[in-house]
Amino acid sequence: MSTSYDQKALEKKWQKKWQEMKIHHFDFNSDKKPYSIDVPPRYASGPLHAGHAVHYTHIDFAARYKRMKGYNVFFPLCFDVNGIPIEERVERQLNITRKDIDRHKFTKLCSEFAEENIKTMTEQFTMLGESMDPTIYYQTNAEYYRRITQISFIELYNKGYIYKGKFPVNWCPRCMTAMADAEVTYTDRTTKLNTIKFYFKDEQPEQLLKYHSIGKDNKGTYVEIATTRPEMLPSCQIVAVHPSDERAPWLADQTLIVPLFKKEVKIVEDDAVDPDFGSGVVMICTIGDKEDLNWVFKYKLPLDMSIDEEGRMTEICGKYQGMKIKDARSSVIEDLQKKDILIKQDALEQNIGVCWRCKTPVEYINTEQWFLKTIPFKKMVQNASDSMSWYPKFMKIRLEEWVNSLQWDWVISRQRYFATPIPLWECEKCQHVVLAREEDCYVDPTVDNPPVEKCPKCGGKLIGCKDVFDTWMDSSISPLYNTFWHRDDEKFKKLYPMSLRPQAHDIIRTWAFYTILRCNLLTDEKPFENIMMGGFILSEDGTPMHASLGNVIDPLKIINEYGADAFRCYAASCALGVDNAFRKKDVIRGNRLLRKIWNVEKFISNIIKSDSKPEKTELIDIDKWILTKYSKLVKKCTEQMDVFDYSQAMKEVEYFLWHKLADHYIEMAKSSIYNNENVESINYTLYTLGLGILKLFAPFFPHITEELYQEHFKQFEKDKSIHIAAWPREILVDEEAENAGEITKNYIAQVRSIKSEHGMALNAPLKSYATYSTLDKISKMKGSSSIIKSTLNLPKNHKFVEGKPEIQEKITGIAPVYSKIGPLFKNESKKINQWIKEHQNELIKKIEDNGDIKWSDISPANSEKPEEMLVENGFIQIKKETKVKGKKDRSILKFDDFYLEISGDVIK
RNA sequence: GGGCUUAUGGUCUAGCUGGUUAUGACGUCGCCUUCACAUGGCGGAGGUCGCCGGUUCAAAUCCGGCUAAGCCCA
Repeated sequence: MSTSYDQKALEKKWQKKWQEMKIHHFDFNSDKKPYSIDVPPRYASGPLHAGHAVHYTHIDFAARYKRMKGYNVFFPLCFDVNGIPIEERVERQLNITRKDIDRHKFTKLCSEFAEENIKTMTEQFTMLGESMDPTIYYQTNAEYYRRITQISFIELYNKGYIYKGKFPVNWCPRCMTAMADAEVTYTDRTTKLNTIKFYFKDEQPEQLLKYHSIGKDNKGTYVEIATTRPEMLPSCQIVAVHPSDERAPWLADQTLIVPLFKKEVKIVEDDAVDPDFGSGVVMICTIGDKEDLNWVFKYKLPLDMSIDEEGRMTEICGKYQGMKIKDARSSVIEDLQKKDILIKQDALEQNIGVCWRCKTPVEYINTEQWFLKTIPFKKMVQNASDSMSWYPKFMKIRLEEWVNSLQWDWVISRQRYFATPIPLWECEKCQHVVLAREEDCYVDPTVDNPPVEKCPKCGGKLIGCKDVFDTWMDSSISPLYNTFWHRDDEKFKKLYPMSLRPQAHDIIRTWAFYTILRCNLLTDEKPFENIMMGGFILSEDGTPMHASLGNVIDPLKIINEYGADAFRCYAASCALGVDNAFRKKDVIRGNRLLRKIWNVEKFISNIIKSDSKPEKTELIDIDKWILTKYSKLVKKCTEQMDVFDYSQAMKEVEYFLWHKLADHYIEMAKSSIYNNENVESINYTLYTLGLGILKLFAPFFPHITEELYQEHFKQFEKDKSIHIAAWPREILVDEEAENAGEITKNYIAQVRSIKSEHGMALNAPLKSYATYSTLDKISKMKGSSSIIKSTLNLPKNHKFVEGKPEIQEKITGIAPVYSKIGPLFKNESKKINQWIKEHQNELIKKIEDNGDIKWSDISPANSEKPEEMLVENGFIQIKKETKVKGKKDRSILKFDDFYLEISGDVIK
């Protein structure tokens, strides 16, 4: 082994070797218990950023840990390749729209674009040391995957859960296409805010006129309403006013007449109204903007549309029917003016949604869409979610809130190209639906023939469905695809439900919800047992990473500078479920930790100069101590790994390695070894700890742990890789030895820091004579006395004496112990504590005279409390000051309960 | 507007089934080349635990309200 730690070279080496060794492959023939991970298929629209890298690294921790726990881990490499973002990237890259070229040419371009990204990301996963299994690879746009999407749709259709209905969507009247929210961009423009008169249907009392924006003319009493879209008057459905508005009690439930169209609309009270906008009274139309869509859901308004697909006024618009939006608006305004209904026009700055391509303002129009029933299955989803374990727990509430607030079934169709085709044909004449046969899937109805030639109902021509699925239709069956649903019943039985769904919390309402919904509908069972929610990774200043902000962190840059294992240290430091800013210093911390691991392991292997595996033997006290500490570490770390608490688990191991093993145990052990004492016990202990620590670190730092394992331990161990070696177990819990070791460790640490304070090396000789302490401490240290002497380089004849040296001790103060006195005296405690403080001197004297005090010495506590020794039983704490009555040329140092007698010229 | 989360020294973080002296790391300051590691060791300074109120003998911890930030939704 090279003595220096060449991180880059060894990471590359092991990434290559692991692929050859195939240690990450799922074994279909194994009888080990499977642990299956429903990996989020990475979306193929671009390379990984640091946030993705952290998420997948977390999942890799779980996979590697479970492998070491003896599971047959199912951890597929997979990518999500359908949908709008990829279409958009391609359109922007080539500066075309998908309608400019042939549909199938376009999807081919999308595929090619995605394949490039998949190549890059696969490379990135490897460089991060992720142990995904390429033998169970999938991507969601492949025919083998889309086939399962289509079959699942057909089954849902046959169960009666699919129907066709109307739904308003973003629409560009110029491009004549539906648009995803992501395709809508926003722009500022100046428009006119028109204030117009809405007359009351019923006669109104005169008092009403005292309020603002309410008037009366020869046609009656009216309310002023401001709108930027007067052409939408025909689809006005309600009028709203804020409940705290002084006019609200008068206006609520009144009926108004929509000007020009004579339509009657009710006035409602609603908090969402901005009382300062316009006249404080607003009209709600179907559908002017996204805000109106909320009103539609809330008040279940009819979806009467005043604008059609071409941006022309519809049949409900009377004489304006057929006009373009702009013309209709000026025409309506003109008519309003003529009839003296328009009061004023004000300029208004507004921010409107426009088509990203042609900048035409986006409209909402009604479209025919396919729906999957979701509202009837709320309870089913809740029950399934209740039966799963959520990490962190509170994330479940988010799903519950979402499910409870659902008002609408799921719109599963999209007017898009690059996605799974909806496998059905419709009769031109009677709209009868002909589904694809399951055995024919995958099908593309835009090119493939239907299973029957003509409509079986009326003999009409069958037209292939041009719509495709929402991409969540693909990704929400990942547990079904992974477990071979409808591909291999035996495997399905073995693997379903999956063990773990890892994902980010922003897609609870989509990926998690749709998966639970759909898998339950198809299998009557939950899709996974556990669900783990990663947090968000923010850029270093705490803002979210966005390409547009230019603050995206490239994980490869970090890896090139510090190495993958160091990056993984940062990943491990991110707590589950909460947002974490990227912290370079945690990468640097990782770098230092790795070097420490390297040095410790190298040192251990140098000490154990043995040709055979050190066997268990009679153990000395400090070995029992460190092995007990280690066993407790294993227990705690295992518990934390089991609940995916990686940041804590790594911290525990790190602390043990650095501040127990390296700082204390090794310091003790090496002096003993140099003196050729206790060699067998220490060798065994060092071997056990060296290997154990490597294993505990292995899920986090796969490369360095593998290298060190191969170099130092492989020759004595049977496993060909540390990553398939068994996770460590507790080996020894000896509370007494632990306690004794702790005393020894603290004693050494204290003397060591005294040496350091006086500029002495730890192993510099100290001219000392004896250590004094209580019987308890001295007896516990005796077993380690030779270790202590060799570690601190004390003279051979240094004594450990029970008792005190010749010194004077003076009690300088006493203090009540609140946690003891509080529960005993409750309300009285304050008085007692106060009294004790005020009568310190008196009490100190009593303690000095009698050795202790009793409750009867404390006058407010005169009650019937049992007579007990207060100092001895911990009710009172005493502070002492030591005055050294030194022997000639000797001084006494005091720390904790120890007195160290040393030569006077050692420390001045 | 709703739901969830978070708020602890300059920065990050532990503690949060209540116990009075709040953990660790980074940074900072001082000391030490010490034979695995100066990418190390020892020590110091630095916090009224977001704000207000309540429960309690006792609150970083429990309860209520507020403020700010993040995510999701409307």
